[in-house]
Amino acid sequence: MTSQPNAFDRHDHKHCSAGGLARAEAILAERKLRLTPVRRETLQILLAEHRALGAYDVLERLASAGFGNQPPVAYRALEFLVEHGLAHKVRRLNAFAACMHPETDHAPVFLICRGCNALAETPAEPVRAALDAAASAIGFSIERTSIEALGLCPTCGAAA
Amino acid sequence: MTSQPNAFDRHDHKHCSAGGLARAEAILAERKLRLTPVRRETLQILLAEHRALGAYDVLERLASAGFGNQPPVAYRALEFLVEHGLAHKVRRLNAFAACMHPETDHAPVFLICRGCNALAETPAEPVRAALDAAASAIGFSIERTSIEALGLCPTCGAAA
DNA sequence: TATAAATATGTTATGATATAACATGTCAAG
DNA sequence: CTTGACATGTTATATCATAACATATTTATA
Repeated sequence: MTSQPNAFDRHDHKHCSAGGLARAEAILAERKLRLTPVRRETLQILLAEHRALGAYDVLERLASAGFGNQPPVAYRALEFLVEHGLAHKVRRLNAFAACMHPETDHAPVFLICRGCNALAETPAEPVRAALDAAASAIGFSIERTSIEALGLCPTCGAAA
Repeated sequence: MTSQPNAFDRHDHKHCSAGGLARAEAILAERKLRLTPVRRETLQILLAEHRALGAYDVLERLASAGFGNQPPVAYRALEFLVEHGLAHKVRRLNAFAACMHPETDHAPVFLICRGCNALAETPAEPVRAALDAAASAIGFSIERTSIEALGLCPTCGAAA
């Protein structure tokens, strides 16, 4: 397993943000899909934090940026990003987060810190393998997964 | 791994239901907690189906059974059952299901059939182990998990 | 380049899920 | 038989999400 930086490490967050946007553009261009202004702004809003934002938080920021201020504006942009793997819905939080590995990460595992609300996306393969094994043992075919853990990140754990 | 019956097998459902209630009584008695009439009724409502029910569905049934018909009636009973491991919240569905292995199953894995809405609880240990490994690799300590997969059960998969 | 089809955005209205706050009732220990 | 803890009921409201339709923009192509 490679040691990638994660949300709980100290790191230069501009890289996440700028890199994320560049990768999104590349991915969508290849699929001939459009990163329109609302969608781009929505992605930037999510990339700006290592945590999940509720749809109405996103909406507020979109409205401030001059876009519409009715719920479907946010939900549609978020749905588009999720559908194309650029963002994820965090079900435990009813909230959304930018995908940190959009090229590879189609079945994310989330670690949610209840201390600071930071959110890390962690390698999914071993977890997915175990889940696939359990499913196929009873003949169930998996299409989508949500795997989330709530707990304490290193910093908040040390503080407690 | 033992081969237990699961929600996708044909089986005598009375066993799930009666057994579940008996186990709940034993567990709560040991912890000196009270399975009051609303709580008992709520658990029976959930045990009566191998699928998740929304809080408002539960509420409707509770009201029919003579209990209050305001949301907190259902939410409080459900919260109690979840807190003590007798039921789980299925986050993908915003719904609740009786726990099928209340003595052992503190970190369930759910397989949700999108064809028939059946819900199976499957052994969590290997998945949990993989998740714990990923978490401890970055110093995160897990307190609660939700692990859910959406797909097709054997029957619905064959039909498709 | 004119135009039609597809896609995207905006708005209104409403539906679905969940909880805060407080009043009343029940139980079980001293 | 009273007191304190717990449980239930009710009102009101907060939070999350989508249906349906009008308008505008983009893209493909005649």
